[in-house]
Amino acid sequence: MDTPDRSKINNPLSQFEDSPVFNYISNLSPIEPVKSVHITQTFNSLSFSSPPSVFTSPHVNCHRESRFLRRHNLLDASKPKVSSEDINNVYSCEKTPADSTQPCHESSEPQENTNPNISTRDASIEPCNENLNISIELPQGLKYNLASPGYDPVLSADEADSLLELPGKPGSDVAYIPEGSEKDSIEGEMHRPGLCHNEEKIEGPDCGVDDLITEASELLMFSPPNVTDSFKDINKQLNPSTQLTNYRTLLPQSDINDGQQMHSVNAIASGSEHEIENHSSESAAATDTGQRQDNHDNVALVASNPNEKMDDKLVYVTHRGIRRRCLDFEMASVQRKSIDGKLNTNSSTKKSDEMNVGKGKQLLPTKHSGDSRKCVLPGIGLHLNALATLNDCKNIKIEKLLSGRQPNMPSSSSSSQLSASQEHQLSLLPASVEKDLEPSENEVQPGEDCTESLVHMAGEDFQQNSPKKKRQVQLRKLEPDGEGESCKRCNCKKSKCLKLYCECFAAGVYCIEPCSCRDCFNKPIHVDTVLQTRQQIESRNPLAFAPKVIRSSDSVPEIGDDPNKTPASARHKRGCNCKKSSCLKKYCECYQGGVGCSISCRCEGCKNTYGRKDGSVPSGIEAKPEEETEVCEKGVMENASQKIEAHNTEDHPEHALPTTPLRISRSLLPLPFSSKGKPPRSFVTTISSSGLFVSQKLGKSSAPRSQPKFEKPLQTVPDDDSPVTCIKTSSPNGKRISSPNCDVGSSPTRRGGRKLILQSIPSFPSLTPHNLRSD
DNA sequence: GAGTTTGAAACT
DNA sequence: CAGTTTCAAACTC
Repeated sequence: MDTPDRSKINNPLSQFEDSPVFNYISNLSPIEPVKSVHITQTFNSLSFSSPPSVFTSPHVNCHRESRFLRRHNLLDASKPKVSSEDINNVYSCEKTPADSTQPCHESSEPQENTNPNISTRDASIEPCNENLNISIELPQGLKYNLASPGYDPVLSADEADSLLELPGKPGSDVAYIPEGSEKDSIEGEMHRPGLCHNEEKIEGPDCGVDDLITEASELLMFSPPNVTDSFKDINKQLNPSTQLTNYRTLLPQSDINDGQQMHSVNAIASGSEHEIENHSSESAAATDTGQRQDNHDNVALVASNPNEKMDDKLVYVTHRGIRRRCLDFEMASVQRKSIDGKLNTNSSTKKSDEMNVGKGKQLLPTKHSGDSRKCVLPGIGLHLNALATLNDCKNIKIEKLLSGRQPNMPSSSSSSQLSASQEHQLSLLPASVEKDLEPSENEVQPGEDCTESLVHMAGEDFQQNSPKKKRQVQLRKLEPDGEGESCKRCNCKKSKCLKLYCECFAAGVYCIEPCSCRDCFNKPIHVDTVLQTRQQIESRNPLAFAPKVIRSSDSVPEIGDDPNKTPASARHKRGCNCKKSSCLKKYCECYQGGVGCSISCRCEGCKNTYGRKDGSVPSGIEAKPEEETEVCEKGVMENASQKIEAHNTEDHPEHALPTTPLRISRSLLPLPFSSKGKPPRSFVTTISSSGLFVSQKLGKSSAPRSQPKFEKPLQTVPDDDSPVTCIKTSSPNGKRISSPNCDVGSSPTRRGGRKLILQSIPSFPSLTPHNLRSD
């Protein structure tokens, strides 16, 4: 699909070299040397951190952390080994290798330049939030350029433009960015980790810019056809040092197209966990070659769909965790499934989904985004429940996995020895391992779920090796909320762990040793069976695997809800039906999920301490000054949010799903936001999910107005000001929703705008270089 | 650890 | 949609 583009790209590249851009690069090179050592690191970190943040702007923190983790690992291993020098050697840029960065420029000069320029501009102009916006926009353009074959040339033009503009700016700025981008692209995330940690945390705004840059750099890396060769070499060099060795090694070894390799690398670096998992899962069945092919396919997919790429990145940030979890199940199921109609949602979101799914799966193969998308949709987030809150953890885990599976692996037994299937499991493992290694970061709470789920996914073998099991168990115990569900272990005796009775199955995770189930079929070995069963269940109830509890933040943070707000704002998807427990015991799913009962509940004698069905707030938890807010919530929330939820859950259960990984991924756009800022996150997620699901579920429900509205807004959403929130507003709660998001502050509004932009991404294609050229 | 209670999931 | 059965978690002892 995309291959032709690459060829085109190559030409453009050559042109670029000749073009002013090239000159510009040459100019940059001198600058870099000055900053090279010290600056590069910082910038790199910034750049690295920023890219994710950009997409996830709202989530910035989380994403940053995740990347940070990832990169951090990478840094340790990769950086030292793969120095800029190596890169230079590999790339042997046409121009003087004054700095490592330069080489990169040569390979991907135009792109990088553009990125830096843009990023720098934006960064200088606008703080973090703005950076995010900028980053979003730019990245898209870059992505498109990269992704779309035709675009590349255009990109070059754009780049040239940007370069031209840049010149005016101080070389220092440019130099910074380029370096970071280069390193990102070349060394990949290696450098980021270390640098990012400090800088990211310290400098929020910069991060945004950096993110943009990094993304752009990534794109650039992909795009440059010439680079691929050098890249291969680089990969080889890096392999030893980098944790990504598996993928990288595969890439270099494989004769795959350069462009593809680049993508694969980027994906890896960026944390295309899906790919890994998918590969692992697939690899289990197929040989190494098969894996390679898969990788290629994935890459091809990415390349083919520029939009997707963008989505992917976004998705990565936000959804990584989810994807991974879902990987096994979803991957297979999704691919097999064909829920086209569902995907009608924004192309961007679809793309992202596709990317996630597609990458992971060979099934989807390069073919198209369309298919892959479809595939994605079908899969309902297995771990959605946990995911909503776990997003952060996910990110972290994912990043970790991506960045340093192997590095982390040490704790786990030799991963290299493991079979393909095992490898994919291992991929999962790292996350868990990481936790062990870095408990502080992940923290038991949300992250645990992810890890556990991941562990489950990883499979029995893995768990056995890791001591995590015990830990997981403990963690599960610790986790009171439904979020911990994914981590739970089952004790099924008759259901074979293939029914929702099984917590593991319901959570979308494989049973693991800790489970005391009998005749368990919920294991990697029985993937087919599991997938089929899942499909059946989903066919009956699309929301079956969706999170049961919708967190307030998820559902309707808008109101002013503080993130701290008690669960009252959250609601159970379908509501409970308790009769004897008075909703005061874990028998009650609402109570278990730490949320108050809602209108949708049919419970009797409800005494839910988190919030009663009638809206009254029990003394305990929620009774606070905020209670009013809650009361309001209950009053209003119930009316509005609950209605929304109810609609989502009941009418459009899918909407309720927001947390579901797939959905999220689908909604891609929102994810970024959702990732970190809780309020935005939940909000976003809900929206996105709703939108996504709406498409899925359209057939079923009367499709409440809200849903369609959401979708439309998302898709059509213009841009800046019409933030996602606005979209959401369409929902019954609309006002609140809109206001909160918008109100959230400049950042939120911007975010919303950004989000919208992202969502609107589909339009980006138009933005592609061509447009620029025309200009 | 065994038994009971409970309510969701599954079935009709 | 409602009623019943099945199931496994939550709970109690």
